[in-house]
Amino acid sequence: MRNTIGRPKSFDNDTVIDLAMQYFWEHGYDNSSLEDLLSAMSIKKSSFYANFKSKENLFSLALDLYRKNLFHIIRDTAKKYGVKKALFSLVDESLEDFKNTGTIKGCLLVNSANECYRKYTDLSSQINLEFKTFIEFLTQIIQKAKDKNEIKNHLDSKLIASRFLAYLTGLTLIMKAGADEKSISSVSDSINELLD
Amino acid sequence: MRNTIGRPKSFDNDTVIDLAMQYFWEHGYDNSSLEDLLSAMSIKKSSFYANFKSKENLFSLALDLYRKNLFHIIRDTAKKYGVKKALFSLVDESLEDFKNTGTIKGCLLVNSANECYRKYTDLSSQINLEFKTFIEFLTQIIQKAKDKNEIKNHLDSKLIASRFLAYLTGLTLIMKAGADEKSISSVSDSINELLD
DNA sequence: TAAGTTTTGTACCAATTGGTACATTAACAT
DNA sequence: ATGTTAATGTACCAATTGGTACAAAACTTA
Repeated sequence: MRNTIGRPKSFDNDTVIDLAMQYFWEHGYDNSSLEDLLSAMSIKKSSFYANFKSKENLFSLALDLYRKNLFHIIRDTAKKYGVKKALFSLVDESLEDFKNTGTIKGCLLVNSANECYRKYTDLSSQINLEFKTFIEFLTQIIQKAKDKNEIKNHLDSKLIASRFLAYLTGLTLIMKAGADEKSISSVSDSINELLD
Repeated sequence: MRNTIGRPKSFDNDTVIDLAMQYFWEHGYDNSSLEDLLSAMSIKKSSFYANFKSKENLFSLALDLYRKNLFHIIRDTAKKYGVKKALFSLVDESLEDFKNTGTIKGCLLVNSANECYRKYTDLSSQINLEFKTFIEFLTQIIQKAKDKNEIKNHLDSKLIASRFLAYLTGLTLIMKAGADEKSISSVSDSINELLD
C-alpha cells in the first residue's frame, strides 16, 4: 500500500473522525459548526468535502465510531474488573467529568437521540439502530454476569439494561440542571443497587 | 382599567406567552425560530418586539409560566387524588403523549437545562433557579405525603424527589431513543415503586 | 521532468437567523 | 375632528449557516 502515485495522504481519516467525534460529543450536532469541526480536525474545508461528503455523513461516521469505542471499553473493563464495575465506571466517569470540568457530556447516542431524532431523518434511523444495539449489548453482558451470579437482581436482563441506561441518563441531566451533591450521590447509589 | 386613551390592546400578553411556551416546549429554544413563534402567537414581528423585547426574554417569561402552571397542576391533582397519583400522573402523561403523538415533550425545565445551560448565560441562572425551585416543591409535597403515611419510602424526601425527577427524565429520553414497550413499562414501574 | 494525487486558498452561493427603523393604519376617548 | 396608543407592513441589516467551484501549490513515483 506504500507505493502509490501522487501526493500521499497527510492525515488518517479515522483519526480526524475521532477528533470530530470528540467535538460532536462535547457540543452536540447543531452546535458543532463546520468551522468548529474543521479546526478540531485540523483540515481545510476543501479536504473535508473531498473526504467526507457532508456534515451529516461525518456525524454518521462519528456515531458509529463512538459506539464501537464504547463497546470496546466496556468489554475491556468487564474482562479486567467484572461487569458490575464496567457498567458503574460509566457512572463514575460522568461524576469525575463533572468534578473536573464542571460540565458533563453524557452519552453521545442518547444525546443524539434527543437532539436529532425526527429532525434529521437520515440520521434518525441510524441513531435508532445504534441505540437498540447498545441496549442489546448491555443486555448480553448483564446476562453473562447474572449467569456467573455476579449480578443477583432477579429482573430480566434487558429490563436491568433499560433501567440502567434510563437512570444514568437521568443522572446526567439533573447534573446539568444543577442538582446538589447529595441528590447526585443518591441517584448514583440507586444505579449501584440496580446492579447488585 | 377600561377607559384608557388610544387603541385598546387586541391580544393578552399572557395568552400569547402561553402559546409561545407551548411552542418552545414542543420544539426547544433553538429550534423555535422567530418566524415560527410569531405564527404560533399570531402576532406580527413589530408587535412582538414592542411587547417582549427579544426571543431570549420571551423564553424567560415562558419558562416562568411553565413552572407556575406545573406547580398549579400538581397541587390540584394532589388535593384531589393524593400526592402519589399527582406525581405519577406526570409519568402517565408522558406515556399517553407518546402513545398519541409518537413523540414526547418531556419537562421544559429539564429540556432547557440540557439545551441552554452554559450556552445562554442569561438564561442559565434562571434555569438553574427554576430547577432548584422545582426540586424544592417536589420535596415539600413528598414530605407532606410521608407525614400522612401516604408514601412509606424511608429515603429522605429530597432524595426521593431527585430520584423521581432523574428517573422520569431518563424515561423520557429512552422513549425518544426508541426503547421498546417492556423497557418503558419497567422504568415506569420503578418510578411507581419509588413512590410507594 | 512529467504525470498523478492530495491539500490548500480564495471566492462565492443561497438560505436562515434575530433584530431594527419607520411609516401607515386601526381603534378608541375626548 | 384630534390626539393617543396599538398593531401592521415593508424594507432592511449583519452575521452565520452548510456547501460548491476551481485554480494553485505540495508531494510523490516513474
